[in-house]
Amino acid sequence: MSIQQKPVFTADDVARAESYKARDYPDNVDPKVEDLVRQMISGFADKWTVVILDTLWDEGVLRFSDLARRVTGISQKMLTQTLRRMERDGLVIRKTYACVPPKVEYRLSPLGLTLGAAFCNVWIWAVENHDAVAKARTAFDDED
Amino acid sequence: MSIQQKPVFTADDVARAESYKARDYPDNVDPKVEDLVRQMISGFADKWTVVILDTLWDEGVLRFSDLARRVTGISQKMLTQTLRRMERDGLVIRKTYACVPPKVEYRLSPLGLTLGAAFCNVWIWAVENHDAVAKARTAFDDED
DNA sequence: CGGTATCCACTTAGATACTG
DNA sequence: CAGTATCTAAGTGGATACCG
Repeated sequence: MSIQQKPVFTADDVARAESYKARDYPDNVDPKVEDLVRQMISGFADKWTVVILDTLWDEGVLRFSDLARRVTGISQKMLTQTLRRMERDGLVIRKTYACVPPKVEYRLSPLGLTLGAAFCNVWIWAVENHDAVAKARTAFDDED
Repeated sequence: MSIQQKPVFTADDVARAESYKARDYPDNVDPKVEDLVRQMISGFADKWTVVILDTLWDEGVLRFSDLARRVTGISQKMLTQTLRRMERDGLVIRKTYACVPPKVEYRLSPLGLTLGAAFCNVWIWAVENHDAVAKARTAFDDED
C-alpha cells in the first residue's frame, strides 16, 4: 500500500489555502480556551446571525424594517430574536428614537465590526467556490 | 462596502477591524451571486459543521470514533449526518478500509482546507474576544 | 413602526436497538 | 468499528393577533 506519511496535501493545495489565510493560526491553544471558543463559535454559527452580520457589514446602519426586507426569508420573530442575541453579545448596537411612528436603528458595534472583518475571507471563499461546491454535489449524487 | 467610506466608526475601530481582514472585500457583488453565497453560508453556518471543520483542520486525518471523541457533545447520528453533508459538498474526503473491524478515515479536501483557512481569522477573533463577549453579556443582563 | 404573546406544525436531535 | 433504522421529546420557527 502507498501510504503517504506526511504530505496529505500538495504544495499547491497549501498555497491556495494560504491565500485565504491572513494571520498566523496558533498551533497550540489551551484546551480550555479551545472549548470556550467552540462554544462561542457554535453560538454565532447559525443561519441568521451570519446573514445579518453580512447585511449590516454591507449597509452600515439599517432600520428594523429595512433589515427585514434585505434578509430574505427571515420572519419578524427570528429577526427580533437574533438581533437581541447579537445585541446581548455586544455585536450590534440598537438605537431607538422616541417618535411616532417608532424608529429603531441597528448597526454593528466595534466588536461586531471586527467579527465581520474576520468573516471577510469566508465570504470571499463562498463567492469563489460556490460553483465548486455545486459540482461536488452533483458528482456525489450521480455516483452509487 | 469599503469600511473607510462610512464615518460610523472611529479610525481606531477601523484599524482593529483591518487587523482581522486579509484580502479586500469586493465592493459591488452581483445580487444573484450575493443570494447564492448567502444560501451557501447558511448551509455551512451550523454548529457542528464549523466545529468539525476546526477539528479536522487541527488534526489532519481522523477516524470516525476519534472525531466523535474530539467533537464534544455530538451524537453519533449528527456526526454521521454532518460528515455526509460535508463530503457531499466536497469539503471532506472519506476513505474506507475493507478490514475487520472497519476503519474509516476523514480528512479535509483541498476545498475544505481553503475554507478552513478562510475561517482562521474567525477562530482568532473568538480567542481574542471571548472575554469581551462575556462582559457584554453580563452588562446587558445587569441593566433594565 | 417595531415590536410582544400565543398557538401550533414541523423539524431536529438524542436515545436505543440492531447490522455488516 | 462505523454505521443505519426507528421512535420520541424537545426545540424551532411561522402565522396570527394585538400593543405602545
